[in-house]
Amino acid sequence: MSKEATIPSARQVELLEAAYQYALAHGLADLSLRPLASAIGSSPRVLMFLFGNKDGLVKALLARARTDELTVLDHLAQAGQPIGLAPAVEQIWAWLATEEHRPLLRLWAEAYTRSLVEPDGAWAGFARATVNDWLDVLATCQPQPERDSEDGATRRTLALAVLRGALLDLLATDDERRASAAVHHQLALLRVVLTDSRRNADRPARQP
Amino acid sequence: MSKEATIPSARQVELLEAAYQYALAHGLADLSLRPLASAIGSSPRVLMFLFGNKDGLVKALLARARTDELTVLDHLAQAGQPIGLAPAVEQIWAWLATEEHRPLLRLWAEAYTRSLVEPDGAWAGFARATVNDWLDVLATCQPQPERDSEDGATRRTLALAVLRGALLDLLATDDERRASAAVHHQLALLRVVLTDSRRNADRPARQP
DNA sequence: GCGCTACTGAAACAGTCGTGTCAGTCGCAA
DNA sequence: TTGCGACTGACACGACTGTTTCAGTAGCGC
Repeated sequence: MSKEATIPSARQVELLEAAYQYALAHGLADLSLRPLASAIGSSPRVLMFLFGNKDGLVKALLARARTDELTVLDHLAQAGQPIGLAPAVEQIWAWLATEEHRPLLRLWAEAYTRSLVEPDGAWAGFARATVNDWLDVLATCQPQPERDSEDGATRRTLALAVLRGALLDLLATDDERRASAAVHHQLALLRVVLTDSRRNADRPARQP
Repeated sequence: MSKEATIPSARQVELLEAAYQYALAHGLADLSLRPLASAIGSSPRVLMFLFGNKDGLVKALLARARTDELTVLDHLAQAGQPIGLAPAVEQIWAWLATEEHRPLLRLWAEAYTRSLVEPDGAWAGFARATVNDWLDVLATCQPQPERDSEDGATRRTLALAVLRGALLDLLATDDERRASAAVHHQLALLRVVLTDSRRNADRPARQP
């Protein structure tokens, strides 16, 4: 019987929640047990007892952040409804750009790059996991047959890239006007080629 | 006279270069003096003497990485030549996607997000600085009057977002095919709206 | 020779880290 | 009341951290 398979006790989820709030405020990079424990009214001894070791605690925190992110994504994109990629991007961006979500997104970015540099240990696979999480959600927003086509995969990869690139910019510069303008510029681009392809469907392209 | 204003000695640049190679391989997050020093054939004592303290060393390493990045960008985009945003993106992406540049880009990503979480200390302002670096280079690739227009700023912000979003994806999944396809899909998008706007210039749009 | 600057080795400082040990204190079921 | 499982406090261990102290050594202008 592995220790991770045991269901979390009430005290465990309580302390995890407190530790999560602390991590949102202070980051994960130089997280250490004693300051964390004293901040959330606990002790290193108790954290060790409940999470096994520090790695277990960090893993639990990352898992906590990931579920946060996933529930939000599922909600936003109205998962299962093929509303199309562009509306999904618009909704997701509106959520990303909200100021009160910055701590979570900073934490996410930190865990992401950390897992790139240090592929072993508690962070292992976090980056790859979130890429797949987001791509999956975006996929459910695409109508068939686009969803299963290779072109569809390229489209949602691009959509994800725009979202994350703009997010990185936003986190660094706090210039929401410019970042949002870029995202909406992309949405306008997509709209143009859509109407263009419809027009071309009505009338064959001019011969040069 | 501040210590940072002194020109670096020969020994200093030699050790900085060695430490830079070490950081590329091991990351900056849990860099510590003793392992680094022994790996590059030096001692903590000497590093302290040459760089003042650990913060000074890290700052020097970040500055070193930044100049690396900037010289590359200047080279690639043929700085000063208004070749247009799309060709610039294409060239920059070709460089980013090259496998041997991954260590540098991982280091860059690490420093970027770290400076978001911990805005003081050695990392201060690194993220904001690189955003501006890249935006400036992209700006010099834009022809006038696009460059100075607000729309131009939006366009290069979007270009940067696509590049960095795709880069994050690439670093996490190592799926160069998909990431490159996304970037080229965007370039195709831009090409379509260009020809579209040219066609519309010839012939007024249909009335609905 | 002297003095000066640049650099270096060995050892120790005080502090923090994750972790382990030993002893307890609760609440609750039998 | 007893017993048991969940949880906790106090403290110490060894390893590691950045940094400092003291004592040098090599090269070079004079």
